[in-house]
Amino acid sequence: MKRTHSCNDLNENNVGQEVVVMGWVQKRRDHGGLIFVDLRDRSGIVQVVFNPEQAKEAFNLAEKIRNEYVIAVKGEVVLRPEGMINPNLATGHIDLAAKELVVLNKSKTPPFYISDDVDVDEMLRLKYRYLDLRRPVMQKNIILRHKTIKAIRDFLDQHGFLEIETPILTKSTPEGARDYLVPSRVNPGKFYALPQSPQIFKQLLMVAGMERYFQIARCFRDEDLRADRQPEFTQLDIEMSFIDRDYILSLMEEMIAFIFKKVLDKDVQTPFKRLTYDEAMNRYGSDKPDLRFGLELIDITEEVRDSQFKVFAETVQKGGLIKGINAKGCGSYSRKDIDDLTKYVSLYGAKGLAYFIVNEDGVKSPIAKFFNPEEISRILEKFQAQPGDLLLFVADQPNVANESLGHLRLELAKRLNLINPDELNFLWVVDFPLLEWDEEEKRYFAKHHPFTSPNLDDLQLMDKDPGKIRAQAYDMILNGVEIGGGSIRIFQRDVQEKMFDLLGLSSEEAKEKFGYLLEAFEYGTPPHGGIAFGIDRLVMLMAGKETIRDVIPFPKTQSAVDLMMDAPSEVSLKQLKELYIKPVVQQ
RNA sequence: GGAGCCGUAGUGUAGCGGUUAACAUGUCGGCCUGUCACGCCGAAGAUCGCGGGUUCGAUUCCCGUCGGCUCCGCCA
Repeated sequence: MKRTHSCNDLNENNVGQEVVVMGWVQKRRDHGGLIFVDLRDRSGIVQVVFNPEQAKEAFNLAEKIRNEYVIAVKGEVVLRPEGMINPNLATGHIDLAAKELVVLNKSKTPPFYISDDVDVDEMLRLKYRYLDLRRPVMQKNIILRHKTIKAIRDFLDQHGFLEIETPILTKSTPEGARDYLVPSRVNPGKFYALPQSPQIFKQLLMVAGMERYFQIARCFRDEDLRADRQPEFTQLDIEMSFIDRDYILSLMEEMIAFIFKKVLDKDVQTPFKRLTYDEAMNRYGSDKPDLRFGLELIDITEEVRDSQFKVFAETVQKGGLIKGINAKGCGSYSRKDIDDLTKYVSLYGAKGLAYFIVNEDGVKSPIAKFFNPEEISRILEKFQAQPGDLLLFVADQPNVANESLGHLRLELAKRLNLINPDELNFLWVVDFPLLEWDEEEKRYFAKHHPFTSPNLDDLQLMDKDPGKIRAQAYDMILNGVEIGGGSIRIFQRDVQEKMFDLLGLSSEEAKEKFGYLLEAFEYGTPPHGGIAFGIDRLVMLMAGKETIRDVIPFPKTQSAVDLMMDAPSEVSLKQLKELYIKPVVQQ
């Protein structure tokens, strides 16, 4: 038997035709004298009818089949009798009247139902991932991922980009995430590193005159996992020569709009809003703010600078900020509600959460007595507070005040149901700082990466106040999720050396780790820049999912384990010996 | 490294210091010619994650441990 149609292909137009379909038994309904089988393939479901009067042999066989058996059915497409149409099925107007049945393979009863509406433990889904992936939702996610990548390839091809592969076995470099290391058998004691991103390769491709490059690149980072972080993940990696920041931003907006139109038939408005890093932090307490709702952070540092409330006044004196959020209409929150929120901000380092409950004749608050009427009225005015509102304050060093309130802002939006799940809110965050001071190591780290070009206007700060230098870096944010980030790169040896110097890399180290790059910069390197998108996150958002595991066919658990294969696993002593590796593990 | 939540028939849940450990669904057998969450009758199916403690008695309380999830730290 040869397959002639997919299940979902069949409709009224095929009535009278003899067809062959193949797939899995979704459901068998045995009426004794008549058997219905819902046959499922990738395309969908069609109902097969086995009637002993028309095909005795097929009917007898059909009595033996069970869920998830793989079968082939030859039969005639017939219209369903009057009143027997199933409106929930795309093929609900027709039946396939079976003439012949072949059982291609049997199946054990699966550990869970192959259906969208079963709520199974994810552990079990991951152990039997090949069954989980049979579920239509999962197939939809994988198809969505395919279509997204296809749209990307089409768009970039049309715009003169070359898809180029770069090595997976590469060199460990300082800075950044922990590397996955691969021992070299041929070079005892030496290790490759799996790429955290193809960053340097793509820059060298620019030196090589490729001008426009992209890659759907697997990247590896040995860090702890989250709902949106896997040890290996996929980036859309892009680099271009002879362009400036605004060119890239607008081309990437165009690409995103193209993808959403092609894949989801959704219109994305361009250009995207832009916020500077400072503005994002000050107004939203995040460098990836979700702008689908308001609840902006309000700064009342000046208003309370001289107040009698010691916690505020002292924080101001120590260079901190007093900021807050107006939780509109939450004046009825109980002590317990506020305690919960206090606990919540403490996760992010805030030492407390002060509050005003605003009512008709002023404010109710344990700290109200420390403020005179003018101070209170200035605060209320600043928050545009109305009776029934709840004002929540954090007093702390700027980063703690901003970030804790930034998280509180998200939490309140969830509680108040302020987020429209259908909205697509894109924005660019630009003008990131080039460097970040690390108190523990007492040195600067690159906020983006060491190859990011400083803003040319800030070059004179390199010696005076490096922390103030802005970078030509940018992140694309969708609904509060960072989906992409990039920068204009350094392309001159002296600037790059200066950057390494700021990062505390001696010139010997710089030479040992990045000598090839510095040397390459001396052979006519074009100005260039690029960006990388997190494909998993992008597809997750497009699919409306909350974890990238749902758009990755074979993901790992939070402890970086593949439950299906049981990887990682032990290896033989012989293998280790060949690699010149001696286990130093416990036991 | 840390915090929180979860773990009971195949699956999803309920339960409680002493139960025959319950319900739904699935599975198996029987009946059934228009179902599509088919229906009806019957049966089987549990190391209550694992180890220890408290107790006359622990699935239940306590401690530890393992596994899963969410988060902090970490993620240029």
